Amino acid sequence: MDVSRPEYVPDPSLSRDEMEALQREIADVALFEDGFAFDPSAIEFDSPVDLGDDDQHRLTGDGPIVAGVDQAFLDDGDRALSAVVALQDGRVVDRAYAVVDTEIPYIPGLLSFREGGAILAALSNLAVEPDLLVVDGSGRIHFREAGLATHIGVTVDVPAIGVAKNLLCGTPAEPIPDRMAEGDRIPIEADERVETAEPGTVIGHAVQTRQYQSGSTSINPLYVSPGHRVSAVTTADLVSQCAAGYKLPEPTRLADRKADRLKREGGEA
DNA sequence: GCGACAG
DNA sequence: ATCTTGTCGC
Repeated sequence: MDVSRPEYVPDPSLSRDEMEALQREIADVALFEDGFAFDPSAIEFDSPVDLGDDDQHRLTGDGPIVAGVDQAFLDDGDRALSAVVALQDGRVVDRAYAVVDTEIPYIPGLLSFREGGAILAALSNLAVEPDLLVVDGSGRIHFREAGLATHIGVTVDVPAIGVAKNLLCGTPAEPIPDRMAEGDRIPIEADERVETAEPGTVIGHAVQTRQYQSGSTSINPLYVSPGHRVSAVTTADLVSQCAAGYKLPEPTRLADRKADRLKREGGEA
C-alpha cells in the first residue's frame, strides 16, 4: 500500500515547532469517529494465530484485513526495523518489513517522527490493502491528539487504532484499580496536558484484554485510542475482539514476534 | 525550578 | 525500545 497524503509524511529534519504544528494539522484532518466500510464484528480471533514460515503466498479470503505494526531497533542503535503482519479470517495473509536509518532520538510526543519513516517503508512493501491498521503506541491519547497511530493512519488514509502499554497523557474517568477483570474498560479523558481537546473529552480507554484468574500478580491494562476513522468505543471493541489469550491483540503480537525474529536473523551488522 | 513523558 | 537468569506463582 502507498502514502495517500504526502504532505503528512513524518520528516525528522523538521524543527520541534514545525513537528508540533504538523501534528495539529494532522489531528485536525483526522476522523475520531467510525468512518470505514468493513463490518467490525467480522473481526474475531477465537485462538492465537501462527506466524508460519517466511514469504509464502497466501490466498486472501472474505473478512476484513487487519494489519499489525511494530518496531524493533537494530543493535547498532541507528536503524529502526518496522514489521507488518496482515491477518484475515484468523490467518496471516501477508507480511512486510523495512529497515530505516534513525534520524532523531525518542522524544515523548514526537515518536512518529522517529519511527514513522520505517513504518511507511514497511507498509509500502505490503502487497495487500489493509482495512485496519493496529499500531503499537498512542493515537488520540497524545498532547496534540496526533500520536503515532493517528499520524500513520492519516498519512495513508486508512482506518487505524493505537495500542500502548503505558498512558502518555489524559486521565482515567475513574482510578485504574490494582486489578481489572478481563474485558473491563475505563474511559481515558483529556486533561490539561491534551492541549487540543476540551478537558473531559474521551480520547481512549484502558482495556483489560487478559487477566489471571487469581493470585497476587496481575496484568496491567492496555491503553488504546483512535488513530483515524475509528471512534474511541469502537477502538476498545476492536482491541477486545483481536485478543486471543494474550495481553496484546493478535495483529500487534504477531508483528512484535516478526520484528524480533527479523532483528536476530536479519542484518544488524 | 518541578513534574511528567508512547516506543 | 533495550540491557537480561532465575524464579515466584498459577
